Amino acid sequence: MNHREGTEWRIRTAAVRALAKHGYANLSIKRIGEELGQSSSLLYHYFDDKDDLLLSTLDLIGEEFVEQQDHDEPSDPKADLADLIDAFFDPLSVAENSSTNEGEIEFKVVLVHVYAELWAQATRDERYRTKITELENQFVDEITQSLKRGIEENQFREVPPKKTAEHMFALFLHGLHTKTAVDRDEAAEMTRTSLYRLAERELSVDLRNFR
Amino acid sequence: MNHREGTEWRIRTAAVRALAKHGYANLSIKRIGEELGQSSSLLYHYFDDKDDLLLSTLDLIGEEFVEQQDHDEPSDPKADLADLIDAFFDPLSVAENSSTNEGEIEFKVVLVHVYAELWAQATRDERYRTKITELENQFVDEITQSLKRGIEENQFREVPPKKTAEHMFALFLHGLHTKTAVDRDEAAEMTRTSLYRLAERELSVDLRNFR
Amino acid sequence: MNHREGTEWRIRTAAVRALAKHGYANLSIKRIGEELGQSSSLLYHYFDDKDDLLLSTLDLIGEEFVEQQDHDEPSDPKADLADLIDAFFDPLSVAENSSTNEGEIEFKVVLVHVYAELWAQATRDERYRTKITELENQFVDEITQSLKRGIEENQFREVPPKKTAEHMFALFLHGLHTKTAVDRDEAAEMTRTSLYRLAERELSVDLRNFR
Amino acid sequence: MNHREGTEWRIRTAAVRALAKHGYANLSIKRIGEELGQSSSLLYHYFDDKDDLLLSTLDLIGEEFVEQQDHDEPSDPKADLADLIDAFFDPLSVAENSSTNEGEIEFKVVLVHVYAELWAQATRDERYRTKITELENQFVDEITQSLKRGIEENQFREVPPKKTAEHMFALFLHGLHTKTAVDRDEAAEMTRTSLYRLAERELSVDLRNFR
DNA sequence: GATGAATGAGGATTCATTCAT
DNA sequence: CATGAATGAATCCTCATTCAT
Repeated sequence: MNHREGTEWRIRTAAVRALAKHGYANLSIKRIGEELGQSSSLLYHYFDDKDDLLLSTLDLIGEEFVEQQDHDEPSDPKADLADLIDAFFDPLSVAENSSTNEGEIEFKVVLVHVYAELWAQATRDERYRTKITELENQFVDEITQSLKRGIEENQFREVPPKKTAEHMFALFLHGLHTKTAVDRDEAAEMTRTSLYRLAERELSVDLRNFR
Repeated sequence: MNHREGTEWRIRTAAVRALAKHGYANLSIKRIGEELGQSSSLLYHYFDDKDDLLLSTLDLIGEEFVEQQDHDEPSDPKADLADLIDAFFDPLSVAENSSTNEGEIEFKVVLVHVYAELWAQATRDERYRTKITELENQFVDEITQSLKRGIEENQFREVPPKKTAEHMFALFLHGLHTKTAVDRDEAAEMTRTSLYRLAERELSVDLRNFR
Repeated sequence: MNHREGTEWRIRTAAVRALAKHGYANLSIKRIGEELGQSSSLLYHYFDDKDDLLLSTLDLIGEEFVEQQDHDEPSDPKADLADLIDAFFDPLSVAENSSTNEGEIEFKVVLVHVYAELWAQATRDERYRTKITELENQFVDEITQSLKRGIEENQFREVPPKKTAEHMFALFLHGLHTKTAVDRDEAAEMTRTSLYRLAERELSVDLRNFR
Repeated sequence: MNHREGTEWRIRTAAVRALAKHGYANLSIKRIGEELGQSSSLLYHYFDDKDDLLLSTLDLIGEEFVEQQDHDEPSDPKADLADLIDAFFDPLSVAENSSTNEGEIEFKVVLVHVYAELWAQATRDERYRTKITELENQFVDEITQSLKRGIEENQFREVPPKKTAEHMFALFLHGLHTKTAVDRDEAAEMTRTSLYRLAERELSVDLRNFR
């Protein structure tokens, strides 16, 4: 991916890290500059203003999480679902486990934090709302597709795919928020369990094997 | 309730409204003063600083939502569950319906926003985290109790009550966040549906009647 | 004049001095603070922003120059005209002469500078234009009234009063600008001469006596 | 004129346009670059700094207005005076009339604005003052010469030429400033009338015919 | 109990300018 | 010749907070 270089990209990732570190409410241009290791005025060469930069940061999430799934080759819907769950929860639990691809995974963790952070802004800022909505729709679609294929191939029980996808996404999101926001360390694991139980009951599928 | 008066209470509710209106990131002492209709320096007589005031704001939520449930008289677990769901979603949909107790309900809506707003701060501020966790535990306990009673009285199927309560709370929270943060108006309704479906499948109970 | 006290007035006069000292283009909030001898953030308690303050500064000129003329008692039109000319040029030549009322006159000098300074802003800023126009109309009216009375009392020849007043004002203004802006020290005196010559030719009046 | 080409000249004219558009107080190197359509750092190849460029801008005015008058062939003093008046006021009223030489005249209008703009700087900056003074002297001389010739040839009444020229220039300048700065559209026309009346009374000449 | 005056630190952003290419 | 990267100082303004009254 050749877009992963150049000053603009460096600024964007610095913003992501600063956002994860300080939170939206305490994020200042100066801190982004510190994270970048350069003058904070530099970023005005590449972005209109703070929000422009932060907004552009959300695109990274789409690129990293959603678009990474490629649909060229036919794949196992069960495996897809299990992968999706792992993709979501691995970065969250990486702090403790931390095995391979250090930088890579760490960056994903950070992105998840960014998502949680900017999501709160969607309440009052139209631009954030639009982008977040778009992102969530992408994600729900991803799940919906997997469910549909699984149903077609008779691997899953016949459930309303969109509704079920949204239910699953609700659990994902709650896991994310709980993990990042609240004093319950077992939260991620609990959410994963909720998802497995849901898959078992509603889809009659055991995803545990794919872990 | 005699704690619902006096300057301190007026400041607290002004803070709640200001928080709902501007969001944590854009909340300033000055704006709270404006919402209060008095000098912003007044609040330093009653609170140590901004965070002290904001933190105390979270207590209002506990008082309004959780404590309102009284357990003196034995009640129908089904009805309890249905009430809980309504209590949570009514304020969110009140903008359209708006029937009775104007001020009262409006204040609840606002409280829900405040919760969503401060919740994001829990990530980085110990004090917020503690208080939010406490609040969420209260709420999950509430649900857990209802479930336990329902199971004892053979009204619900035998499920792990704590886990199920947490699953339900996850849906609650997701509904809340989605409704306040994202461009999907049908979100609250969808979450309500998810909860009913969950009750049906897991508890073998139809809560729709109690609406 | 009891409005000549209080913090607001102190800020306004500090702005006037800073404006005279540095010019509009080089005037910063910081410099106003320095001139005031207090924190520059203080002025935001009294004015919306920099322009609000600067605009309010123009009112001082109206108060000092135009309103000082009182029309209660009947007066000699010739003397009025001579006074007007003196009022305008004295502050300009005070740097050299400087006799009485030190502070008073000095403040007038400064006000004249302010006028010249902000006048340039009228080109691009509606608000400045409105206020400057208003001020100039006031001044031209003042002259027009004197001329009318002089004509009625057969002291002046019968000339179109408004047009003549505007011609005189043009000379005033040019004198002011030349004196403040250009390297010709005799400018003010020259303009005064122009005015006397104009009065002689057009009004058939010798104002020199009244000096 | 071969100096009307090359990058240096393009930069200078861009500065002139930017100055007319934004005013000295709001003029930035960046905006000059935008007006130029090239990188703003380019101008550091041709000028020492911002002031150097702006100062050099004043030379354009001399070139355009004063030097355009050629004295090789003997000419009618009346016509000269009428031409001078037209040269000054045509660019100002061009917005409405706009007939020939579009670009040419437009550029003159802009130059007049620039003059008014930089003139204000003369108050505090020696370098501006020197250049402006020089320019004004040039202009007054121009008028003085015409008057002298007119007197010698018995076309004008015998008046002190220098003083009269300065009086006329005062009116010119006032017309310019009033037109550009204040809300009186009839200002230019009024000043023209003042000049005609002055010519009539003092020089016993009717310039109206030459229009 | 309540206010308005006052402040210093920090907010985002723009500035003129330099430099390597 | 021309540019884009980069920067530190300066811009206006808002912030939370203190204090005398």
